[in-house]
Amino acid sequence: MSKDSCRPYHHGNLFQALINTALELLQEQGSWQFNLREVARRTGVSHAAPYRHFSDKTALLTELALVGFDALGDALSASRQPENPVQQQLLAAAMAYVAFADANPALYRLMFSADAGNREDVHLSQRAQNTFTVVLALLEQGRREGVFNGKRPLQSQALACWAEVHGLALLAIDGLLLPEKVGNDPVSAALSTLVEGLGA
Amino acid sequence: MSKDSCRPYHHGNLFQALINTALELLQEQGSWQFNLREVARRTGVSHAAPYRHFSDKTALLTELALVGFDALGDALSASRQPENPVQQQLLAAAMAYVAFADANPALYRLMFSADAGNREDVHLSQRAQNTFTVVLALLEQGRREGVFNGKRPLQSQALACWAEVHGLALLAIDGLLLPEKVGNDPVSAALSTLVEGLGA
DNA sequence: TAAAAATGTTGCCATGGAAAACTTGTGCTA
DNA sequence: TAGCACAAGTTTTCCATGGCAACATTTTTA
Repeated sequence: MSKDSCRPYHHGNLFQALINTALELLQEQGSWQFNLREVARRTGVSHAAPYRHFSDKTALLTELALVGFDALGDALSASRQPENPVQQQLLAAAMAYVAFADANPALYRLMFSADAGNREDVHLSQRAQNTFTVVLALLEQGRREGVFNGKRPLQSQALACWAEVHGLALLAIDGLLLPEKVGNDPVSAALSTLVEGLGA
Repeated sequence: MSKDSCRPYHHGNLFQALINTALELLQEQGSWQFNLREVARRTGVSHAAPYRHFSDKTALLTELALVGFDALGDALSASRQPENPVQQQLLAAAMAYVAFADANPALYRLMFSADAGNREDVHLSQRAQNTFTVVLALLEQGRREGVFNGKRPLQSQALACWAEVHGLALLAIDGLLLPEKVGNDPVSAALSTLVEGLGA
């Protein structure tokens, strides 16, 4: 380790540092139009340094998206309340999902964006599929308890839920949930409508 | 008008021609990462000509998005079948909606994308709001006929529908509706779940 | 029918992504 | 423990692309 007054030649953890800076920029600017040079500058390295860790900008964005899926997974886990009735659990998970998107709009958009390189890689990755798994589990539990019906295949119902929260999240991010159009608590109201369709 | 063997100096309808070319590129490349110079080249004009009609690239993208909303509106209108029961009409509209997105993935994504300049301008424009109106009208009709319940405010139910189709459309586009995960006709199955929640 | 407005063209610049060549630490091995 | 190989920075360079400016050609209108 050299004198700590001056930055060492080797950063030590540039990979992670770049990701953090990029996340900041993503949040600040509300989009991933920022340039790599700015990421480098803020991180305190030369504009070519990032290329030692990411083959190109897309690779960085892809990594951000994956980080986003991890964070979303964490948020969902954190919202679990196993002691509550299933409907309530489902609703809580959905609200947490939308809240995550609302708190990290650019990141959420990036996670499902075409620009993040090969979408399929991102989505199909295990890290991304977890969300769907959570819904499936809750629906199964609800069926076992006789609270949810079996009118449709489990997968279809899970998809209905996923699509609903995904749609709500995006509409919310895009500022399309105007109170005068959709009321004051549009998300929970819309979700309730769906959950009623699941009721036994 | 000069000799028709060679292109006239003035294009005649460059505005529209540029939009058409851009729509082609959008479809071909599956994204709006194409550059303006390519649009110009394909349209047969110089690389600066587009700036006479669009202040910048964003302006062109915004216009494309609006064209997209128009086309979506047309698709929905074309799917109307007033003679059928309301539930069926709602389902048909929803299927048409998702089908549109599926047939024009890049365009649909662009319509709701952050990159298309000021999203608010796009979404709040009359051309974009029509979609929501269609849903509202169907729900109202259903209520009048006593087929749909009034458990939730009309707007909330409309939102639930919109979010559902929007979510399904995007998941479909992103290739996330894998048959082995969500069955063979995931869209109609998911929609049915929702519509059951609306039933009186 | 000339001047003005519209619309295209060529040429230029600045930004930003990406590659190449070079430098500096780090850590292993003889 | 010298020395070498490799990892991780830096500088330099190139070039694609967005966008402006200055010029050219139609078209329109007073």
